[in-house]
Amino acid sequence: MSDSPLPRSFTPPLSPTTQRGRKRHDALLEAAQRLFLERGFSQVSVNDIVAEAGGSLSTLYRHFGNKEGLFQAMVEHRSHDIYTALTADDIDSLPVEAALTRFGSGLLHKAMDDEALGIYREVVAESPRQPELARRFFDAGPGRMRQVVKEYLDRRVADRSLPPVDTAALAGMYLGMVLGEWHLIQLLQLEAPPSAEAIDARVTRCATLFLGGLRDAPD
Amino acid sequence: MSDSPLPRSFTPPLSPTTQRGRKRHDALLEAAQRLFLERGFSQVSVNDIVAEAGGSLSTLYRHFGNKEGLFQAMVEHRSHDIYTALTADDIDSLPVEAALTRFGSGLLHKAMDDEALGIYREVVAESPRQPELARRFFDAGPGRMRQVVKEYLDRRVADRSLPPVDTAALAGMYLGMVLGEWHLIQLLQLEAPPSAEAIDARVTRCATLFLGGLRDAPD
DNA sequence: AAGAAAGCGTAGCATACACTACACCTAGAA
DNA sequence: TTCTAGGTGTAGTGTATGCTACGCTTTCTT
Repeated sequence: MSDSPLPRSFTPPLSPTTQRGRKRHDALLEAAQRLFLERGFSQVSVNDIVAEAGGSLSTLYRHFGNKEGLFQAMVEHRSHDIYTALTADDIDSLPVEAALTRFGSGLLHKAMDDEALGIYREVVAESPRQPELARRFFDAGPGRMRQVVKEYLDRRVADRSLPPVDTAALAGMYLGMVLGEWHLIQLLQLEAPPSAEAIDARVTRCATLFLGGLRDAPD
Repeated sequence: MSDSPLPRSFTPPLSPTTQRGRKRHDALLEAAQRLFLERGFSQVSVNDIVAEAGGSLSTLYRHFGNKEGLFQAMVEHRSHDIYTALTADDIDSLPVEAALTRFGSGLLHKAMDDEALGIYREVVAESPRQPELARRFFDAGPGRMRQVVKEYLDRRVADRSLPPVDTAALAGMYLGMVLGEWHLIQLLQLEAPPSAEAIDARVTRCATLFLGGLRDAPD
């Protein structure tokens, strides 16, 4: 029942100030990424990571607090890049079908990428234990993608290129259609990834199908 | 460097013969299911499972060989049930739109189900380490669903209800569209599951959209 | 009733692993 | 040059855990 006598000035995840520090920080993140995505969170020990990155265990704990902290930092670090560059400035000047094709192609290429697949697997697996992580991953990745498409559709509705529709729902449906079973097949590593041509062919067909359906049934 | 002197007559996963044996076998499977899906494979110890199921550690190892064996047995056991009852005898007598709606609704209800989500999470997470498991899950579950829809579309093409199309690809696209982002949102537990009405509404819209698109662009 | 096959239960081994302690080294600012 | 915050390296601790050993009990067959 003793009090907590100055709890050691709480040293939480610390961003490094010095040059060498930054270097180690990055090296640790990079090693964590490689190993976590290769073997999975619970199959990698902190010692493995230090062995891979160089540096010392103490530094790892000073920077990231604990193993989960490192994992989270890694996921955030990557999520930022991974789903970026999906927005394009000239997207509004394209015909609708071309715009949809571009969205779909960007998504599908990302979704077939080894690194993105690894993160997806890990986040899905850990999400029940780390809901914060799940939310951040979704918002930075798939959720953002859907939002971008939704807002695109909103503008097309506004300028009468499309009939008034439930853009949020339709954006999700379109992206889901593009992914289809391909995403799961890659997640489970059941087949070799499709070629760029196969991807483009699929996306083109999806865009056509989708727009065809939209014209008929405005809702 | 000694030889292996009769390697103990290899006692691999053993199916129980006696009544009591069967009971324990089932109890172990059920406990494994509950715990694995609740906490994840690596978060559950074999002792936990025995504590939950009753019986003894020895029995578990006699029946399933090791922890992974139990996990695999559990996944197979469940995969069989989970995606069953998707085929219906009268499906060919329905209008195409109604048939698609039924497929979609069945899928979406399953995909929103806690147990199915748990298995999906675990299989995705473990697939890099257990490719056999991944294949079996896919074939028994999502892959079978796609196959059923494909064959349905094949029959509609044959009887000219639909134009000649790439039925395999389209089946995957349709199911993907139905799932859309909803599946991921449930996997990550970001929102409460949708109501039955919401599911039906979404599926109806998907079926309409899909068929509309098909009529326009036969390909 | 007898005997074997299967189940029970505990105790323990071997190991892996997250995390800490601590003493020493280095870089870079004053 | 000196001072110090931050980095290094190693050794260790506590614990969790997969799996085995082994002796006893129950069940089922013949």
